[in-house]
Amino acid sequence: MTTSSTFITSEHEETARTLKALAHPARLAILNYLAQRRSCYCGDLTHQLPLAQSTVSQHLKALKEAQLIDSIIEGVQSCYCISQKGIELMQNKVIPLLQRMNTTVSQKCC
Amino acid sequence: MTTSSTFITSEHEETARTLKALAHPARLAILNYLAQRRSCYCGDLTHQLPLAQSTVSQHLKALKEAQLIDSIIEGVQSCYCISQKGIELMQNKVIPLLQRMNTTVSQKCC
DNA sequence: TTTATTCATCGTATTTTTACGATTATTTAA
DNA sequence: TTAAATAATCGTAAAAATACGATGAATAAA
Repeated sequence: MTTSSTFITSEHEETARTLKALAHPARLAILNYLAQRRSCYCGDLTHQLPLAQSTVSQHLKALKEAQLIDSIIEGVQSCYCISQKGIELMQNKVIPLLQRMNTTVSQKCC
Repeated sequence: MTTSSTFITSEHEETARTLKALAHPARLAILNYLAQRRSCYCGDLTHQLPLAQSTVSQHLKALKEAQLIDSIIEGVQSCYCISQKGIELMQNKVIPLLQRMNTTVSQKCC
């Protein structure tokens, strides 16, 4: 684990945590699905994904811990959706940081 | 490893690979540093980061394999910079995918 | 030629991630 | 009350990521 320094800022630490939650094909697919239809049940995802139910549940937990999604229990099911906090994280933290790297510099060494 | 399906697309796979390369505080700090000063040597980074030289080299390798940076050898040193391909990946793949998740939906389950 | 510098690579230990089946808890249906 | 359905959690195995020191290769300096 890397402790933050003046070089590695807490912003880097926080954004890396969010990016880590995003950095898996299944979790991207889940978020993409949620973005298209507002909400869905865990079972819907298990049906779609080539993964066991417990694995899907684990991925949902990772997304939730990263504050990217919310959930509520509806009877025997769990309903998931993209969180407001998640949208804010993307818009205000992740995307701006990525944008800042795209310095269209003409003078490079390579 | 997850094989791509109709639900998990190759776009998800590819973007997840790029995000994985980004998802580490040290690598974000390196990219940030490169974005600010166009290029630098491995030794500069080793001097700044609270990590061993071999570890820094390993992180640079990860960024290079993800096509986010380029490098050339200058005498006894290695000069690194953000790659054009990296900028394109960010602008055309990663950021658009993240943007698409930010569907400001009013009707959610939670 | 010898020595020093710089960086990549190797080997390795530790931790984290990923995936699964089995089990448990909760709610609904019979 | 009993059974079925849904999803979380547990235990665990396998793979990947992270970090380090040691070593090696290449270049520059003495």
